[in-house]
Amino acid sequence: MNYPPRPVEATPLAHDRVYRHLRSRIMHGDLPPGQSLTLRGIGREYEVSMTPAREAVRRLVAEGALTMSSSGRITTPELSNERIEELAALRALIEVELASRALPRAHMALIDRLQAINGTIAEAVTHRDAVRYIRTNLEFHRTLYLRAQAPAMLAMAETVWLQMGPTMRALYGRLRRTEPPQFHRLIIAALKAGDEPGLRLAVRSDVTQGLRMLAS
Amino acid sequence: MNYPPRPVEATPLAHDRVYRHLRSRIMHGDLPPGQSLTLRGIGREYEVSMTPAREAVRRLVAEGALTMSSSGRITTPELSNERIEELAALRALIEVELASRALPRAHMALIDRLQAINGTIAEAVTHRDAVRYIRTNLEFHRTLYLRAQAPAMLAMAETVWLQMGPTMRALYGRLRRTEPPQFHRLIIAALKAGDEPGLRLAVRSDVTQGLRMLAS
DNA sequence: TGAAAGCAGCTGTGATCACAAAAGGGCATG
DNA sequence: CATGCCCTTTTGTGATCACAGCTGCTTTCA
Repeated sequence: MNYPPRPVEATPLAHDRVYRHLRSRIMHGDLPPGQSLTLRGIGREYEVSMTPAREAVRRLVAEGALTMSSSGRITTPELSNERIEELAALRALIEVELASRALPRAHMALIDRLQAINGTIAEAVTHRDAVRYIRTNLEFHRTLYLRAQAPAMLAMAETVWLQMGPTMRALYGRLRRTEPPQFHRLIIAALKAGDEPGLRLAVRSDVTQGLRMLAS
Repeated sequence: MNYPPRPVEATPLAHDRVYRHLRSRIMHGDLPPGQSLTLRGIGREYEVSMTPAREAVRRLVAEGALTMSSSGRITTPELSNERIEELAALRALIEVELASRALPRAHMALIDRLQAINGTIAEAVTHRDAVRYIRTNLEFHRTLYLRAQAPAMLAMAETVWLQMGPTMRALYGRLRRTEPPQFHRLIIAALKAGDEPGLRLAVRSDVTQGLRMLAS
């Protein structure tokens, strides 16, 4: 479990560096579903031997970010619709709780930052940049949830994001959209008003909207 | 992420065998919080080299079942009270949802099995057997949640159990109790009656009761 | 033209080793 | 008697290697 906010960690350890970089790429949709990876390939890319590559992969497999076939082949996961629905339900459960816990601590400075991030998301949308869209969208959520002061819950939410990463890329790539996320504005409005039921509904709507895309 | 129900898996792979056995010991409270482990020690115990031991440990660390210090020393986690509260809240969130999804599929055969398991729990309580108590208690919950047909959610719940394993042992070991869990009977009653609100309340009460022990 | 057989390359697994850093214990000193 | 220092042992890390199994392509035969 990765408990963010991580300490400063002056660890130039090879396996950790590989792990972090791969994790970021997967979470943000850099890799499509079903993409295959090899230990030697990863080692070559990061200029390390197989050992740290193996440890990084093992860790990512444990978090559901990568899949290993019975013969040990490594690929990014291809999620079934049932699995996607389940992960979205988990997002709704956990993130609604995180938002609710963040609400009493959300001051104006946080709301300003959220609005700024929302602006960046709008840019990504107009540029049809899926990776940047996913990255800034998650940054929006993470920024809010960090205020909840619940690292174990945030870690769980991030694990779900990680599992959905490659699929999100495929989904958003297929999407024709020109407007920034409407529910983010509802989230910000509810935060300003201190409206907890409204916040819960807005977060739930936002994290499950991908499902509607999928169904259509 | 470990998606139970696992396939038959005829994998005698060393690292997997070590992982599974260690995982079971940790989840069921075989190890106290703060217990230190070494790769060479694990390798000796399971008659393997350091490599599979390292992979198993890496996987368990990723799931929060073990902690690594900055220098790489391996111990079972010692949870702060805030972390325990958070994990209990996660259990409540996820397990209430799992129970709710299992309710429409819970037939009499399942309820009979749950009652049988409850009998075993009562035995463990009278014998003051903490490990057996934890094991059968989790078996009760897992048996119910398997009916929810939501492997990703169940995996999340198990990850939380895993993180709480050593602490649960310490808590229940400190507990003076002679009666079987009252909330399990409420869960069974709600299942029989098809009473969803009652089931949600009973599950929430059951998974957060450890907190009241902690506070007292 | 088609499928099946065989082969060469590649992939993950696990063992072993060298190495640096940390831990623990024993000793000497204040 | 307590405290700080040093040395020995133990620890995790990463590289390398042998090996078995799988993949995928080429070749061959019907």
